Amino acid sequence: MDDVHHRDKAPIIVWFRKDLRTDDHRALASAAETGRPVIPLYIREDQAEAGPLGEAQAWWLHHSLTSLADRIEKLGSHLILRSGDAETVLQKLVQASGATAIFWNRRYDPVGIAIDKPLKETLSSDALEVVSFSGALLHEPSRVKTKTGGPYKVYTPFWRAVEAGGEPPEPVDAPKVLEAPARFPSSEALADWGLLPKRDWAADFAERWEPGETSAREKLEDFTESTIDGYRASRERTWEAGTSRLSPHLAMGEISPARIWHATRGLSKADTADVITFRKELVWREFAYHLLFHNPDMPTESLNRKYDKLGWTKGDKDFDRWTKGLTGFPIVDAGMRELWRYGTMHNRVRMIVGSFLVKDLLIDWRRGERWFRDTLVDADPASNAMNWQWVAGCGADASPFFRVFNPITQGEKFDTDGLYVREHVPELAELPSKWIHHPFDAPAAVLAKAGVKLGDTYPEPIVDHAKARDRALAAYRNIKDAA
DNA sequence: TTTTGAGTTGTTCGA
DNA sequence: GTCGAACAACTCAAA
Repeated sequence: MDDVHHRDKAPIIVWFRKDLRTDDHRALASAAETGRPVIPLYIREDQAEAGPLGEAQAWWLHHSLTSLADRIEKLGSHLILRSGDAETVLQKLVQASGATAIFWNRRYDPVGIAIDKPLKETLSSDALEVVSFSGALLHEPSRVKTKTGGPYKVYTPFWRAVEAGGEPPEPVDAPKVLEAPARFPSSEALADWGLLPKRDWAADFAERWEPGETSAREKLEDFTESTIDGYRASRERTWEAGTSRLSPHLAMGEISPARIWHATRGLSKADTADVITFRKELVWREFAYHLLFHNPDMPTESLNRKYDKLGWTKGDKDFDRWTKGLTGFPIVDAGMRELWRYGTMHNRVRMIVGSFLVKDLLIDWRRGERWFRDTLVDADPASNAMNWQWVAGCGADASPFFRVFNPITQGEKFDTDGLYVREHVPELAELPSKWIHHPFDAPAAVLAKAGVKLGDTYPEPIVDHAKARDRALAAYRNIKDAA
């Protein structure tokens, strides 16, 4: 066997990260196309995130990797698992396998960029080809620019620019088959990684979620076929499954945004308000990465620094009650308990609990951001940071300071009959709808009949909302004057 | 350079 | 019950 021939048949390592799919995976598709053996690899990196991977998402990752390994097996190859520092792992694997190329899809969070950029330089040589591909976003972040060449800070013009910029690239199908190398390098065992929680607090996650790209594609199909009809209104109804529920799949890269985008484009109803509203949501994710790309410290620093002077309270006790869903405001508690139990929260309720933490309790948005990162299965460094900054008023295109959500009004508006509260706060289930969002105002007889003892079976409210609102407005006015 | 119009998701108050 | 205005400027993006 001569050298050239040998090189032609040398394996390609395809390094999977938060792109745990075979569909629309350019690195994998390009590797498969060469006809050379493919070694699919996942590295449990020492530090690939801003902070450790949240526990809820660790649960998801475990199942997602299981699902990906299955798919790859069916294609004729075998997913290799390794842990450690990416460079060391890759160097070793190149040596052990005789691979002459490494392919991966780019990531756009600051920690990922800080790892990948120098890595590409270090690894690339005459003997080793390192190629990166797009696919995590609809468009490369550097592609969307204002007329003066800068990044956008306001969503609407960003959306218009995305619309005017033409369609994102068509997704590429999963390879039909992967060539196996003569010998697979050794793999660690997923079970040894300890991604599943020791205590089985995630038992209920499986009721709501099925990680993996097969499930993601099914969800997309169901959604575009039926749920999307009426989406503009139904996505606001907390008691209904009116949203796509694709976010955790997107967060782990089990489905690509381009796949979703083009699925909505291909519909006969592609230009209805419902479908456009949904595509806008997809572009919000894009906008979050655009912001993060241009403001790498967005997860930890207020984009508008003057908000650091706001004098956030530490509020440890309040924070603790917020995380446990024991604030005494039913819609807030329902949301926080949904989050704990299912690793998710209805989008509308995320705003309500966020506003409550930041404005009613005056607690630093970063604490909320961290809690969400640890408990959400769809935790995403870009979206999470952007949205917390939005609600706190310090971010891009932020919520105006005087916009303080009223947890009672919001409950009545978006959980009209209290079905959402009844599901997640069962001790209030027997209350009539009239009182379910403010049991503290209910007549004693009504509470007694529903078996509710305030301060006993369900907490008294931890703040007086009207007073808390005034306090927040004063604090926000203050920094305006200070600045 | 200056100007202009606009900006995810709300609430309260008074007529 | 319903409706419009006030809430507070400020900054962004494009012309």
